Amino acid sequence: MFKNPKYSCPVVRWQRRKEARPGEIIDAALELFCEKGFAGTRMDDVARRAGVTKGTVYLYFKNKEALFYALVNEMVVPQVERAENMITNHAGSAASLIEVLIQQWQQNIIKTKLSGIPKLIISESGNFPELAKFYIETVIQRGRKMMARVIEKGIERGEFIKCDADYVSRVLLAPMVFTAIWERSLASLDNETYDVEKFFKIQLEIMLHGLTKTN
Amino acid sequence: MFKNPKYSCPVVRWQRRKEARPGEIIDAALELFCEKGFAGTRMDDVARRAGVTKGTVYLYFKNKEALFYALVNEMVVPQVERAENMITNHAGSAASLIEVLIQQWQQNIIKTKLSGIPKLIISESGNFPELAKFYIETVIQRGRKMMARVIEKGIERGEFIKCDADYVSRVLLAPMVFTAIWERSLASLDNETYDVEKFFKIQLEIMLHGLTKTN
Amino acid sequence: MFKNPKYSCPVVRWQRRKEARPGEIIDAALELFCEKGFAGTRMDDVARRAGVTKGTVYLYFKNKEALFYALVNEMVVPQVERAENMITNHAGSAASLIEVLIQQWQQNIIKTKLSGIPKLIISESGNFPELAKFYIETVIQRGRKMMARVIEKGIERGEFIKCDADYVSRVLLAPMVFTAIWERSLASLDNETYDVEKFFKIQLEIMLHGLTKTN
Amino acid sequence: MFKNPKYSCPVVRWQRRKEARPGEIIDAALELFCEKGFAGTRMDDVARRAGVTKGTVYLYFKNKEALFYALVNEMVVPQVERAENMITNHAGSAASLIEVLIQQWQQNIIKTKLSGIPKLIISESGNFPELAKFYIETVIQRGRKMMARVIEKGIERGEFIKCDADYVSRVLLAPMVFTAIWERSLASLDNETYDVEKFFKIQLEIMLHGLTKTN
DNA sequence: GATGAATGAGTGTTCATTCAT
DNA sequence: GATGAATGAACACTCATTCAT
Repeated sequence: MFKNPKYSCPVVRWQRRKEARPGEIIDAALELFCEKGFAGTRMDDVARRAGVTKGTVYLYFKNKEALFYALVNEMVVPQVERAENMITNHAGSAASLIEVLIQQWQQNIIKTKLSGIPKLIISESGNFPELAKFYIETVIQRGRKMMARVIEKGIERGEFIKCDADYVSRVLLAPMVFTAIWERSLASLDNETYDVEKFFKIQLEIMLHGLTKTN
Repeated sequence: MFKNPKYSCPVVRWQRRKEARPGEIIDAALELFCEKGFAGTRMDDVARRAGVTKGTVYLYFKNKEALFYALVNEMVVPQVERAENMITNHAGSAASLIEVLIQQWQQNIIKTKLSGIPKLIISESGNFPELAKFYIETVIQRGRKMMARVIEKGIERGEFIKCDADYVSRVLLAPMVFTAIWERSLASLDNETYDVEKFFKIQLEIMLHGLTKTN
Repeated sequence: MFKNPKYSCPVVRWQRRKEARPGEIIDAALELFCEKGFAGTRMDDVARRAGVTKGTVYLYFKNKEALFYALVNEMVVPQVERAENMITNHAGSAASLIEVLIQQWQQNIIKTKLSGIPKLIISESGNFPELAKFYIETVIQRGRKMMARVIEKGIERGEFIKCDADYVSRVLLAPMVFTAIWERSLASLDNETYDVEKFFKIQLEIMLHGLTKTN
Repeated sequence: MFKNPKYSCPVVRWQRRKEARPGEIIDAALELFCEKGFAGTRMDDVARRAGVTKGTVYLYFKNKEALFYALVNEMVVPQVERAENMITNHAGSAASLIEVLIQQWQQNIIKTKLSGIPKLIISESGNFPELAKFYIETVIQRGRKMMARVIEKGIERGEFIKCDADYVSRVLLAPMVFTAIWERSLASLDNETYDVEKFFKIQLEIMLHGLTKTN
């Protein structure tokens, strides 16, 4: 039944979507690279997940490596800028700013597919050192500087004890980044219950308590 | 590779074979898998770095996957046991025990090739979920429990404030594991100076200060 | 491509289409096929050199093969007819006719893009035997016959020694065709100076001297 | 019948023939490149004709291009040297030397698979100009010089009329090279009978007659 | 008619694995 | 036990061809 040719190929074979394609392909690539690694991901898979065929991917990206680079560029730069704006515009205590930063990290990174980026960069750093360097300079060092400035502000304002702002920022950021990595790798395989929000709440308490002057 | 789910948990996970050879091959594989990823590492490279030829690797390991499983098993189990012994035998404050644990972590994991394991497991978790589960149960959950017991002991002894020992252990462990991953991935590419010992010293100060009762 | 024998002699060999476009496309194809070979030439390149887009080429030619067939047909037939007319209308000695033929060959073949055809046919004879046969029958055999008739005329008129006109025509034609091939392949890569006109002048001298009766 | 496992896989699946392989592969490649062109030849075909699988070809040659280069090198250099030796050692008239050279050309080039080389180089000159240059310098220019020396010797000895030895050598060589190309391309498709030996006999007669002093 | 986005079959190359030596 | 030549399945990438616009 339904052999009527009109219905045997019901919709169009494909559609022209020049504008939307690159973004869809990048999304697919991020998911797959993060899941299976760069080498373990087949271009065919990227294409299929993006709803196109292999050839189409090559219309928009010169090769697999270029796709990887484009992905990191596209995904990473806007986030850094958003975070920097937030810090500049914040009025209030350093402690409250740290709290907001952690909340935003949960909201905009951990809960979105962006959390795949740190895991991906780390996993592929050995094969793509140049890209990793780009990420370090564009994201990590700038992130560290942002956090360090917040710490320094807290020290100046008398909120925090005197300390090495750079290292303290590293101590603050480590669990944040680690959580992103964890969520994209082992979280779903761990049978012990665990709540990200609670984790960050407790991290915040301990760290702020640890940094706060006890007079 | 590894699309077929039945390969993610092979029947015979690993086998120990004769004398020294397997150890040398495993060492070579750990380094290379960690550097280039599982898929990105060629059996030829493993063999060459181990000082044998490709065929020899197959004398000791059924295939690439078995080599990976053997590697994780071989490397991971002894460490967990050593750590558990240490905790059981420790006499002293909880704070001092945490300090010792962090020192040992630096000494025996971060500074050795063992620090490659966490990065490797995380990177390959998508392709080897069964192995990742094994690691979670054998290492991570047990590690978390150890650390939680120390926290609880500190609470009982009146050293620490009342808190959720499980989540606090996670907050304590996150920077430790993150550092292992960092050292095996981006550390060598980051031009900003950074001293691991100082990092752990400051982490310890903040965390212990954050956990300690202020009377 | 072209493994299946049924494609070596397609049903519809070529079709003429509208106005100027096909000519421009054929010109572009001749240059590129001759330069890079049939398989090495991309339809995209043909289109671009003809100043159109890829789709347009397919408006005028069913496929790449049809373009090749059309090209040979279009380029080859008029030349043969022109040469035959010239011979029929020539009044004078056989020697002078040979001289004119060589001059015309230089003028109308060697110096124009038509010299690409022999190289192209020879290069692709393995992949397009049917087309090669068409060329042999339409051009080569007729060319040989023309030249043989001239030789015979020379023998009859007492200009030339008795000889096998067919083979002598081959000996006369070989350097002519070779020169066309040479100019379209290695000439531009050879750093030794060389003048085509002088080559033909000397060829003519030797050959005519070799054919002329010494009384 | 014959389901006895002993007989189901009667001989060895493959044999180690490290020494013989490269030569066999080069032979297969020469035939196929010459027949179908470089781009039109599949590595799979080369392998099959050489009696191995594709992977084996890559054990001995880095890639398709390297195979092409190796082929030309291997095939071409020994021939040039042999020809030069012959000329140096020849005692006798220039005419007889030319006769011997043409005979050798028939014997060692035209009748063997070596005759494929000129056609191949010419066909691929557009895609491999560097290789073509190598061939021009190593084979063609040296060949031309050899022939020119013979002509000069003939002039000195009073056998030949005064002439430009370089151009005359070109006129002599053109039909020889053309015949090699012809035999490897259109000869088998031409239904007109034709005998290579007779062609060269007549070429020799005409040319020598054309060059010889008539006193 | 003309375009160029999209397709998908085809090919060069790699590499885990096998097995004759 | 050890080797490394040989295999063959897998995958990145290309390009002739189609067809929605």
